[in-house]
Amino acid sequence: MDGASDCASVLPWIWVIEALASVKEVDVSILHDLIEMAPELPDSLGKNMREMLALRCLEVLFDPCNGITNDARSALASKVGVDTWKSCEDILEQIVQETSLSDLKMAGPELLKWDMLPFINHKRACMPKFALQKLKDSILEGTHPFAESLKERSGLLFTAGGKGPVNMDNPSALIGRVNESCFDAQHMGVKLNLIRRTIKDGNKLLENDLGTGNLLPSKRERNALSAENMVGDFHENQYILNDYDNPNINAKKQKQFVSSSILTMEENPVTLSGREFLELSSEGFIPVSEGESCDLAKGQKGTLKEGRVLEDKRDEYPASMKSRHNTEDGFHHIQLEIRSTGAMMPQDTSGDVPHQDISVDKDNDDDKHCSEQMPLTGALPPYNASMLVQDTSADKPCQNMSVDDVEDDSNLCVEPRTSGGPRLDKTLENEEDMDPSHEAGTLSDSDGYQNEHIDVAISKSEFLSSQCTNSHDLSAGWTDQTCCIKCNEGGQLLVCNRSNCPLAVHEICLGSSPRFDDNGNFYCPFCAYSLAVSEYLEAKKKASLARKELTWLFGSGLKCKQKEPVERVHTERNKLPRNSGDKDLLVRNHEDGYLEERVKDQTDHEGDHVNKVSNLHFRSADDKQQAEPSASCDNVYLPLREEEAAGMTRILNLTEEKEVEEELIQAERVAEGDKQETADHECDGDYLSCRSTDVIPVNETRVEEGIQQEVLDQHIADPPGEPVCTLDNCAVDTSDDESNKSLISNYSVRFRRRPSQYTYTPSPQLRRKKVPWTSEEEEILKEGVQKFSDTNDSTIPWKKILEFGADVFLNRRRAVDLKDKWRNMCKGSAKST
DNA sequence: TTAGGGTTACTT
DNA sequence: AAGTAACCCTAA
Repeated sequence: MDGASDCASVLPWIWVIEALASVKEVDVSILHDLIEMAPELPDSLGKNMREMLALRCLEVLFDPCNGITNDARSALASKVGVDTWKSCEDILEQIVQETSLSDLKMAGPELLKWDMLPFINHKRACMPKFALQKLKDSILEGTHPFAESLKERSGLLFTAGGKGPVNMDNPSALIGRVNESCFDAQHMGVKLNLIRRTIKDGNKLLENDLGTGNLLPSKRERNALSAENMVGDFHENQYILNDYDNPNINAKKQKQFVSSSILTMEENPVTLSGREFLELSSEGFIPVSEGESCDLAKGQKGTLKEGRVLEDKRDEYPASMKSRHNTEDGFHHIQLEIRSTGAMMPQDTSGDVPHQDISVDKDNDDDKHCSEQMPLTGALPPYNASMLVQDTSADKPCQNMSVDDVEDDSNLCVEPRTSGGPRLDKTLENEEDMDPSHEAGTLSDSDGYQNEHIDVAISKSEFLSSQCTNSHDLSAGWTDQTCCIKCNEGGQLLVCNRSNCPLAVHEICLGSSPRFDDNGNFYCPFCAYSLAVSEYLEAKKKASLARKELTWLFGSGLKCKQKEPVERVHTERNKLPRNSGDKDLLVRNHEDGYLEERVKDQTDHEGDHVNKVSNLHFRSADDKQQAEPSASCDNVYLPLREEEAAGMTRILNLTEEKEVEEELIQAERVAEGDKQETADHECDGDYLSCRSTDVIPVNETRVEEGIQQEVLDQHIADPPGEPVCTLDNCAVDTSDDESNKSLISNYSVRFRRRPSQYTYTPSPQLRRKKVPWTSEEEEILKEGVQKFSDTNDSTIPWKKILEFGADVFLNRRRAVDLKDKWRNMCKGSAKST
C-alpha cells in the first residue's frame, strides 16, 4: 500500500479521535473503542491526537474524583512537578513507567507524588484547535476553496437558521450530531445505543446535548443532506483531489476533503445496516439474539471479536475493517496499551466502564496491516470515507502536499517509521516490567480476568443496547428500572443495586437464582460477575504480595548461607547419597567452581516450600539481573546433545504456537524424566545460566541434560535480540513435587509464549569449552579402568567408571569423555615408551 | 553405551 | 603449521 492511501485512510480516524478526545465528557472508553476500530495509526501521523489522548488520560488519572483527594495530595510534602514544556505523551509515559499498575488503577500513592493539575490545566489551555475545528472554521470563514460545497454538505449551511450544524466549539455536540446524523430510521437505534452507553458511563453532558439538539440540524434536514450529498460524494471528492496539481492548496484540500468524507461517512446510509454501524461504532457489539452476549461468563473479548468477524464475513464489510479484524491477533503489537479501566479512569461503580486499551501506535506491522487493509479495488466502498479518500488519492501521493494548518496531521507523508521520540507507547511487556507483581510472577493477566472485568462491561453494554433496540422505546429507554430488561414488563422487579446500573429484571426472567450480597442487595448478573472478578483480582493481588514477602524472607536466608567454606561443602557433597531422591537444595556458587550448599529440608513439605520460595526469590530479588544471563545466552556455550537436537528438531517442525507450547511442556516432562539419570547441573562458567547463584534442587543426579534441554528450548524460542533467559529455565526443579512442576511450568510458559522465529542455526559456538583434565581425574580414571576393564571383554564400561569416580570427575565429564581421555592417555604412554 | 573417526581450539 | 587435548558425531 502506498503512503498516500495509508495516511488518507487513517486521517479521518485521527481527526475524529482527536476531536472526541478534546471533549472531557467523552468517556475514554469511547475513545478506546474508536482507536481500536481505527486502522493502524502510524507514528508519523496524529501527533496532536496522541497528545490529546494523553492529556485525556492524564486528566482521568489525576481526576480529583479518582480517589486522589486533596488531603491525600497535600499529605505528600514533596511532589514531583512537571515541566510544562514537556508533552503530555512524555509525561504520561513517564508516569506509567514509574507507577505500578495497581497504583494506576486505584489512583494509588505513587500517583500522588505527581503535581499534575497545573500541568494539565496548562496543557488544556494551550491545546491547539483540533483538525476538524480548523476545517469547520475554514468552511465558515469561506477561506476554504470549497467552502460553499462543504458548508452545504456538512450542514454548516444551517448555522443561521437556528438548527445549527455541529458546533465545533462545543465538541460534545459533535457526538450529538453524529448521533443525529444517524437518525435514519434503520440506524438511529443502534447509534443511540452507543450514545446511551456513553451517557450511562456518566456523560450526562452528552445526554444534554442530545436533548437540546439546538445545535443540530433536524434529522429531516440531516437526512435530506445525506441523501443529496452522498451520491455525489465520490465523484465530487475525486474532482477535488484532482486539483492537487496546485501544491499550495493540496494539503488543505486533502484534509478538508477527508473531513468532509468523515461527515459523509456518518451520513451515508448506503448498505450500512444498523449492526454494521454498531460494530463500527463500538467494537464488540453483538446482538443478544445471536446468542453471544447471553453467555455472560463468556463475555470475553475474543468471543466478541469472533462474533464480529463473522459479521464481517457475512456482510460486505469494508475490507479495511474486515482484514483488520481478521488480523486481530496482530494487535498485541499495539504499543500503547494502558490496560485496565481503572488505570485510565475513575472506577465506575456501575461496571459499565468498558475496556480501556488505548491503542495509538502499532509497531512495525504497519505495512502488513496496511496491505491487508486497503485493497484498491477501485470500487466505492459503502460509507467508508477513508477508503473513498484513499481511492481517489491513490495516484496523488500525499508526499506532495503542503502543510499549513494542521501541522502534524496534515503531514500526510508516510515517513519511514522512526522508533525514536516519545509516544504513548506502552507495550504489554513494559507493563509487565512495570508491574511489580510480575516480578513475583504471580499477579498477571494470565488468566484473562483483567480483561474479563472489562469485557463483561462491554457485554453488558451490548446486552442493554440490544434490549433497547429490540424491545424498548428508544426515547424512553428502560433505564427507569420500571420494566424488566428481559420481558419488558413491569411488576415486581429486582433492581441491580450497583450504582449506575440500570438493570431491572424479574426474578423469573433471571433464569437463575438472584445473587444478593450480605446486605441483601441484588446484583444483576453483569455486576455480580464484575464484582466477583474484582474480588478475585483483589485476592490475587493479596496473595501475590504475601508470596513476595515470603519469597524475600526465604531468599535472604538462602543468600546468607552461600558463604560457607568449600571444604564443608565438599564434605557435605560427598555425604550426599546419590540417587537418594531426597529434596536437597544445592546452592552453587559458580564463581567458586563447585561451591555447593546443601540446604537440607526437614520435611518433604518444607522442602517443597523452600524450593518454591527459592525459585521465587531469585526471580524477584535478582530481577534486574535477569537480563544478564539472557544476554549471555547467545554467547554462552550450549551443548548440543542428541536429546537436545531431537528437541530442537521437534520445535523446528512446529508452526503453531499451541503446538510449540505443548511440545515444550512435553520437553519439560522429558527433562524431568532425564533428571532421574543425569547428573548435577553443570555451571562452571561455560554453561548457560551461570549466574553468581543458582538454586538447584538435586536428586543426586545431573539435571544438566534437562537444563540444557530447557535452555535450548529457550534459546530456540527466543529470537535473537530478545534475549530471555531466566532462572526459571535454569533452575529446573528436579523434585517430584507437583506444585513445583506447576510453578516452573507457569514461568516457563510465560516466557515461551512469546512469538518466536523457531529458527536455529547450529554454530560451532555450541561446542563445549575445553576443560583440561586434572591429575586427580586422570588417577581415578586409571584406577577405574584397571578396576572395571575385563580382560575377556575389549569394551570398557566407561559409564561405570564415571560413576565410580563421580566424586572426582568434574560433573561435566561424560562417559565418552572418559573414553577419549583414556585414549589420549594411552597415546601419551605409548609415545613415552 | 561404546568405539572409532572426525573436528575444534589451543599451544608450541 | 603441526601437535595435542578435548569435544563431537555416528554406527553398531
